[in-house]
Amino acid sequence: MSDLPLARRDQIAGRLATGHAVIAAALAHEFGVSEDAIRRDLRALAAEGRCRRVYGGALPIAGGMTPMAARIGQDRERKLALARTAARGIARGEFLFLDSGSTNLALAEVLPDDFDLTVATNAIDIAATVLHRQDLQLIMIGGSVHPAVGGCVDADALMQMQRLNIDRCFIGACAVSAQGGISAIDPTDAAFKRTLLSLSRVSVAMVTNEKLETRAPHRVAGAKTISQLTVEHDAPAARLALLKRAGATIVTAAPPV
Amino acid sequence: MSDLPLARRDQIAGRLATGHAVIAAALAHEFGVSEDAIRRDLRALAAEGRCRRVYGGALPIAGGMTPMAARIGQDRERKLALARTAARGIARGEFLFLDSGSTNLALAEVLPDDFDLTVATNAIDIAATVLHRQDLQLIMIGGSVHPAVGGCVDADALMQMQRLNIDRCFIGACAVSAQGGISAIDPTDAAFKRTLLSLSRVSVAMVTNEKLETRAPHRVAGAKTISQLTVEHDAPAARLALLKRAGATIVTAAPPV
DNA sequence: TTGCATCGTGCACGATTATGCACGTTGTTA
DNA sequence: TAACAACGTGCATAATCGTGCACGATGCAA
Repeated sequence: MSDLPLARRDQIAGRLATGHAVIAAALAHEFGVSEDAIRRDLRALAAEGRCRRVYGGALPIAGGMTPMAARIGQDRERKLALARTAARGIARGEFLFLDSGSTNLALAEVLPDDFDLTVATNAIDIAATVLHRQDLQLIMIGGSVHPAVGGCVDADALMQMQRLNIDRCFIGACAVSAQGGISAIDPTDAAFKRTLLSLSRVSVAMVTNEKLETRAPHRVAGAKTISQLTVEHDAPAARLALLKRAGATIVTAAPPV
Repeated sequence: MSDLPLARRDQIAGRLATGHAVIAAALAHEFGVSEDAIRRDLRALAAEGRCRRVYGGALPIAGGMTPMAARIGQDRERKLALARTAARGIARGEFLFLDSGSTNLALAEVLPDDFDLTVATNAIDIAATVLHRQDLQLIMIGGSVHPAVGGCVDADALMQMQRLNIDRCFIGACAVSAQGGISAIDPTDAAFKRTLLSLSRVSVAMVTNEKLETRAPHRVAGAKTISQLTVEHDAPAARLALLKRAGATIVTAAPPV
């Protein structure tokens, strides 16, 4: 085993990537360094969006198997505000596709009334929300359901999606950065998003602050290929500048009520 | 298992998000902390709007995530009792198909734990319920969603279903009678059910009392072609006799607790 | 080689956080 | 109403955190 600092950090990242929580004190003892060094590692990994920093250690970003429903409650108001702004661009009669993701679920709750919209989705939760609306037509993309994604992203789903003529898609972004563009944690999910983008006339990605300038393993598309990045009202200006320089089109949301 | 404080809070949140109520004293014992710590967790979660605080524990938030709990409605206990009996026939490792219908939704809630089951369905709300179980694999049948059915019953759905090798299907019956057999209100829904039956090794239909000896416009199959009709504990004996004479196999459920 | 900037580390310090216990209060049940 | 369980709050304790600073190692240029 090498004692290079970066090797240790990668090892911790690997453990987190497999869904295990890590404890700072245990890592310090295991690697023979002080807890300070470990804390710095964890802070750096958290800054890259590769884990969630908590008191005593760190948790994997996907929480092991945290069901999507658990993520919905978090920051609900902010996500709704983001979604309300993103929904403004929708025109009457459009064919929408809502990708998986808790922010897109928020969007499903605030889609405009009586716009004669058709909504397609591969996410179970989003379908369940859209189903309750009488004024929306719903198309479900089936397939084997990926538990961490909460929707269908396999080859079956890709094939069904090919037949759709999508006006506007809302991409669920796991991470967004100027260099890495849009990226996703799961490889099949990333492949699904790539296909979705290629089938859509207009693409929109809603980005919460904690996803800004973070990266995930699997690249989906460059920042400039997305028609519109919707960001929160208090998004850090420095990070937005980076994205703008990379060619991204950015829309800032109204603050939450 | 990690004993990180926030990990515990996440686990509680996940349990609430899956629709389960939690009891403070039980959680304290389970996680090995005092009830004070649990109460603080629940208070924090309630402050985030992720649960509702009640005397003794906390209840899941009644928002959109439990769409069908309402539709199961007043007969909830009776349907659950029916479902519990129907679930008894399920063997480990089976591939199940749950057709649309509120009684099948009740079944989704009481599927046995850790049986290594695979569940396919064309109903959105059933999928949403199954999704929250980590021990079940879920396959979603996609297509255009029929609003009245709450699931996919079109040609697309039929094609996707053809590929499945179903051990046991649970047919949602709109009406059951000795003469008319199983029948459905919607014609495409009926066609879907016919195909489903032809693909399944074993077929089960749960029949609530108000459906016994009633008829709907579109015939699905004769009573004798269903492997098992599960009826309520207090089903009228006269009507059961008629069905038995028509060749039906009938199983009577235990009374609700 | 010398000089200097950079980086990772460990330590010290004050600040923050989680917890359990004690106390008085509120809600539930008989 | 009485008895009891659950509740919220204040407080003490211990663990953890973030930051500033000093030290040694490495890399680069003169």
